[in-house]
Amino acid sequence: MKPVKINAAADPSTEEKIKIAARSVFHKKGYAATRTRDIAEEAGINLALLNYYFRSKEKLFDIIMTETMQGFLTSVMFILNDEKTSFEKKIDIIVVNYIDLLIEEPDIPLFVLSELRANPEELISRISNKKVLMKSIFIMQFQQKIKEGKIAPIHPLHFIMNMLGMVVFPFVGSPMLKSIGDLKPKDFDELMQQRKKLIPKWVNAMLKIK
Amino acid sequence: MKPVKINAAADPSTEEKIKIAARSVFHKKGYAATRTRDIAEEAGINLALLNYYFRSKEKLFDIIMTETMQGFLTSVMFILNDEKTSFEKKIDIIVVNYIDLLIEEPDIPLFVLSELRANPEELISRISNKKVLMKSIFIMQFQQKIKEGKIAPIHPLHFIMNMLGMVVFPFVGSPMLKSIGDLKPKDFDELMQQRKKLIPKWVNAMLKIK
DNA sequence: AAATTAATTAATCAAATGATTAAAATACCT
DNA sequence: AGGTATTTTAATCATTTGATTAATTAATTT
Repeated sequence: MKPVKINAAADPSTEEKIKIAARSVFHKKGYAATRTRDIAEEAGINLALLNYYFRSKEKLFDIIMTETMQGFLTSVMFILNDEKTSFEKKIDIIVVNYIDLLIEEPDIPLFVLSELRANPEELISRISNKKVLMKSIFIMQFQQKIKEGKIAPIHPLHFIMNMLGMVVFPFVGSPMLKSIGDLKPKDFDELMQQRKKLIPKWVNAMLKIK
Repeated sequence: MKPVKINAAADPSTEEKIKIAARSVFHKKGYAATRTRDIAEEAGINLALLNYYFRSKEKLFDIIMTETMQGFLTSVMFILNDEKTSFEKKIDIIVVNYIDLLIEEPDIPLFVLSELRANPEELISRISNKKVLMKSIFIMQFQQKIKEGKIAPIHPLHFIMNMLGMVVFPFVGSPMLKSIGDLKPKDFDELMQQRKKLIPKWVNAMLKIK
């Protein structure tokens, strides 16, 4: 009989092993390049078990994708919507948290971006409220600063693009950057550590430009 | 008898039709998600012709990938290594050229980055001289500016990452950005046009930060 | 312990997919 | 025009790959 999801909390056994393996392989290779046999092997289980627990490659993928995006967004949104934290401080926190996260999980951005390109409508609809970011307190604070004449009047998306670009791009392009810069993994990590402090400074300098 | 590449210049017929279709489909979907039948259909030719002209999916892909990267790099390197153009002017030119190129070919960055992740060593070795960028006149000019105390002493790669991040990321993340920002394609294009002028300003502001 | 349910495995299926072949159609050459 | 080489097609292979099945083992219940 097929399992209908009983003890979600309990043992990190087979079902969880499969999810862990699936997360790893999907993140590294993407949906199309992933073979269910790859996942089974990585999880150390029989291939049939994957379908026993998750019905299909697609269903398993949907679960991993949802969890991946959820984990990514909620943590960020939590910070962005804090009332007590100043605009500048939020930038600091976001940059540090994001870089630390990406050092741990460097495959996530390219994974998400690739799958998003392959399936825009469907995946984006899953990020619950689309416009939740643009209505966050962070963006309010941004627009308030503009009103006060403290930063240049640009579209908030420019700012988002610049932040994300500077934080995320190095990880997305790390193979290329490591190559052209002749960086060892340790050198790369060192640069990322520097960027935790540098990016907020750069961003603030940019915002002042008229 | 199999063709051994005779008239490379001549007619834009079957062989070229296949390459055009292959470029389009590979760029959009990546190697793994592309079916040779997709290419054949897009090219309006019989599937067997693809193998007749190019032997295999992989060989065809290698050609497309090489040409794609070549086209990308040479145009940029040409600008970077011009002796007469000032550092600041080069930034202007690169940003404008890159954004214009990406408006025409928005799929290329994610395509290259994805395939690079899937196959780092092999693909990177194909970019001829790895360190050619770091030894370009542009980087020399950058380091000269540091020596003169005109810009802050940071690793050139920080600068590269920031430029590429700000220019390329919006295209890589366009589905997401269009969604969270509720942008129509025209709005997005308008933002990209603005960025041609904004990014050089921002970059210059950043470089001055100590 | 017996009976029932759940988990696991090996074997196998069916569809998708990259590639080949042999024949037909077309272009080329003299 | 006749002959040769090239291009194109339809049919078919062989392998890969997602999924299922039937049988076996392990766990749980009564």
